[in-house]
Amino acid sequence: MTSAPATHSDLLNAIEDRGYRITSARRVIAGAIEETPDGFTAEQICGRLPNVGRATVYRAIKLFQDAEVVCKLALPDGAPRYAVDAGGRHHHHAICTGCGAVQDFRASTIERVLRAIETDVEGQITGHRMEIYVTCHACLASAG
Amino acid sequence: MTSAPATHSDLLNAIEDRGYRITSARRVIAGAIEETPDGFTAEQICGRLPNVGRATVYRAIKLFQDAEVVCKLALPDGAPRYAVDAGGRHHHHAICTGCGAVQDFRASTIERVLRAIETDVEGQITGHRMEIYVTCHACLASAG
DNA sequence: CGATTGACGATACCTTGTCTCAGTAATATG
DNA sequence: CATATTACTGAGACAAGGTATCGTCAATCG
Repeated sequence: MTSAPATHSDLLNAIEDRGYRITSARRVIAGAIEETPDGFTAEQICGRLPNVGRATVYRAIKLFQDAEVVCKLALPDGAPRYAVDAGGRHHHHAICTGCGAVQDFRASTIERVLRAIETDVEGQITGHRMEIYVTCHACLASAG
Repeated sequence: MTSAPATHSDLLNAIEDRGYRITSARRVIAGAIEETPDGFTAEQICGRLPNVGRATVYRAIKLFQDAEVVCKLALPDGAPRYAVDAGGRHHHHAICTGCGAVQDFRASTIERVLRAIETDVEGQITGHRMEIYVTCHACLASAG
């Protein structure tokens, strides 16, 4: 197989830009991630790629996180879930508790609120975490 | 020991009100929790109470959570941390990443923002999570 | 004072990750 | 292209946080 083009996915590009190697393991992991439309768990990816080591999957996901193309979020019970992050700009996520679908949204209002809160809070704000839990249209319909 | 008064702590009252028994294990766990001024971890409590089983500590903490007198939060790296929740009313937490101190605050602004966001988000909002990370005055001073 | 049922403690197990380490593949260099 | 370098890999051990099981024990009710 003489293959194949240097046409990497966004995920691969992101880590390549940061100086990491493009390997076959990373290729298939990126592929598997990109096939999940609505967020994924690490173990899902591991399960789907029995020929890739678990540690490698976790390592790759962490690279994608560092490169800000994947972002880790938490379900209401704290269970971790990952989602591909397109834009790059700071934003938050609305997660459907029914199906796990993740919806980005950038509410500038929130940033403004945070700035306002700064005066209510003792000390200096260094960061925040925010997730909104929803029941998406599809789940509303099917539960309906 | 003919003891002892029915004067329970708020934590104990909360679970008693929900029909759970007041036991000696729960008494000492509640006591240990109430001695932590600024949030605690489950393992901290376990460590401080070597005569109480780990499972029992976790079970008690979960009861307190269900009774809404203790609330579980997450540090920036996702590490779990618990804090006593006084009011009962819905509120959020500002957590000092230096010392773990937890500060409640009820920003009605945030609730208003959430209601506004409802229109931006596909589906029906069912809940949210929000944590603000700060460096508290004490940590600012000692770091400064 | 029993009887009943919830709670206990020990321990095994699960999940989500990380670390180690020997072997391997991707890149750089001659 | 051969080879040296270095990053990456996979297996598996380990860690943290938490839950399930199970035989025993003790709160509470009558």
